[in-house]
Amino acid sequence: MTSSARASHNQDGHTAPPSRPEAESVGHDVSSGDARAELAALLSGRRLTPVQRRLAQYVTEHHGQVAALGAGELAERTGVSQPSVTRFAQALGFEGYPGLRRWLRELRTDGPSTSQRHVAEGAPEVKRLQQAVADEVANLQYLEAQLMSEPTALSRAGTRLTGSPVLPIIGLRASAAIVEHVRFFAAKIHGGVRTVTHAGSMGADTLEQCASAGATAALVIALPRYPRETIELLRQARKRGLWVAAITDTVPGPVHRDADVALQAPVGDRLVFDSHAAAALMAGLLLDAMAEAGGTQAQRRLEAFERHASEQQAFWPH
Amino acid sequence: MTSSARASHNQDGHTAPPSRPEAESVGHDVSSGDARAELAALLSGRRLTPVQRRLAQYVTEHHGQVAALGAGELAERTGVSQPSVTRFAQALGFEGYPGLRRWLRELRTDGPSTSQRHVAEGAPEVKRLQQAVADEVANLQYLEAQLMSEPTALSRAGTRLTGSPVLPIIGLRASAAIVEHVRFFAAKIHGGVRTVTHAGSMGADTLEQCASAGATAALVIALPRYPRETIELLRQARKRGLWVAAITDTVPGPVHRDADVALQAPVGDRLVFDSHAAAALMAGLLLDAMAEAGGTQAQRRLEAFERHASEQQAFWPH
DNA sequence: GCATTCTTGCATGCTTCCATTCGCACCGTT
DNA sequence: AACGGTGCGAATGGAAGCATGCAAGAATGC
Repeated sequence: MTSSARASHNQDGHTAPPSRPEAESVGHDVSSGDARAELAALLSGRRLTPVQRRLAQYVTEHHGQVAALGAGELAERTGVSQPSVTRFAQALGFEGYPGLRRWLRELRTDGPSTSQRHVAEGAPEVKRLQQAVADEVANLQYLEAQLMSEPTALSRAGTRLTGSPVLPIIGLRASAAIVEHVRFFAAKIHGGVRTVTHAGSMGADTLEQCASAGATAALVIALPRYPRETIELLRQARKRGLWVAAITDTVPGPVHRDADVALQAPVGDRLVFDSHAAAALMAGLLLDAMAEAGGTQAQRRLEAFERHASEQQAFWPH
Repeated sequence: MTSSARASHNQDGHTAPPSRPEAESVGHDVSSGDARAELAALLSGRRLTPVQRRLAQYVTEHHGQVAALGAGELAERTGVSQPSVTRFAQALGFEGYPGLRRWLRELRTDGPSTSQRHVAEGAPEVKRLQQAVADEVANLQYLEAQLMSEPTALSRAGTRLTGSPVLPIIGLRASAAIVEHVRFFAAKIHGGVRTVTHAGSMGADTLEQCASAGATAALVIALPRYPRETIELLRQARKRGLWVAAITDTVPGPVHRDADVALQAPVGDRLVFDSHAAAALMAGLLLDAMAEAGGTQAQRRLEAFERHASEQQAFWPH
């Protein structure tokens, strides 16, 4: 039974084809994008448990590497048990984990070292969108560059913002969406979040109330095209002694001069409307820094929320 | 208890550095472009037998895949015996074949663009953030893959949504920020935008009113962790005959089954809170498709807004 | 509210894969 | 021509990896 076989093809039937209609050998090289689509097709419409979902997500995001991983290693990286990995593969229709591994290996017959080679193909319309995506990728990488050049900016902002008993978050018009995003998450680790998303005297009043209530810091979202009121609110905050962090685009402007820390998040401008992917990520990084600065207290608050949520069975399958 | 206590001379727990004198401690992590050079450096100046030379050639040409291959399979593909593969790995200075495999795996830590080189340099905290950024870059590239595999999904959604006289945009909790983003911009090219960001009867009522007012399509934002109400609203919309586009994350779930078009936007989960950069970009792409579908009418509306804005000098000059 | 089903991690037996030993073939040397 | 050396593949023992039974906990349905 030992391998007297140089069997060039698997006659053992291990590579059980998934429930897809045709399982022809897709030997020709597949771009990493198609691989993900293929993978998504395999997963779609399948009933998966929460742990399996986590695995599915990891596999879709790292399908190239997973092919080189053992079941135990994959389990370790995703924080699940090794049997769960086996069951995950079986749930996808494979005989076992090795079957999934082989399938992943065949998906990427050729290593996609660089992923920007298929831009030229496709319709011009698609190409325009692809360039927009490429722009946003560059914008995200600009954030990474900031992490290197100014590694303390985020943590400083996180500490200051978390330390403020009352925390006003200011952003008008298009920036209001980011404000809403930050508000939603920041409220889980900070009890005094206030938002200012409307200009005029109402916004100024809210800010004033925050300052009177003991606020020591504020966050300003100033993405283009921000109205004068944004700057006026920023200056009002400074005048009241608030330490101000700002998320703004790269163009040097009044925000850079007036804010204590300016976090740059370039906007994508290739589409009809501005795209705020980099700002969304920067907000996420800032929230992370705030949670970090909050320490155990923030942690406890967060856990309390999780408990509350699961008690209420508020979410889908989880 | 795992029997790891055994100090067999195999498992060094770390990638065994080749015995080359110049071999740096740990191959610092090399972007995949340097992988071949790194590999060549490892092979150069080493005395190899003919069979090993054949193996070396195959490994250099397919280093990406070899990391996913077992010793037996590599032997089969190169037409040599399995022990020769082991000896080859040992000749290169590794403890055995698994050592070579691990080394190859590290070579291509992860392909896409991000300069992983500096990651090892900085503090672990910075590294964590950089990986989060890298994740989001991968998520954005996943959008690009979708553009290729499903080039019509966006335009179909844009046409349907723009064509609806009244356009409800649904998204609860964390997704409400994306809803706000879309609402802000969509209002510039569409006169009937409504938003549903709160669960309960109020949301259902709003949706009902939209349907009664002639809505033919709806947009649902369903990023994790979405509550049951999101699905209920989605189904209510479908029940009323609305055509539903959804922006959701990659994991297959009820949204994929119930929506007419599911636009996948993976969320970044390396930070304390989810990051929605990909969803923000997908929203931008969708808005673009809507503007495209709106044609001259949308264009006129947009221009009218621009005129209005500049007349009022509402914005800071860029 | 309780029973039932489901999910997940732990422990364990089994399978696969890998390293080693041995024998044979080839080659250069005496 | 004989011999020592070397390279290679076949066979085997051992180790790592993988799959399955089992129990605890959670979710769900009645």
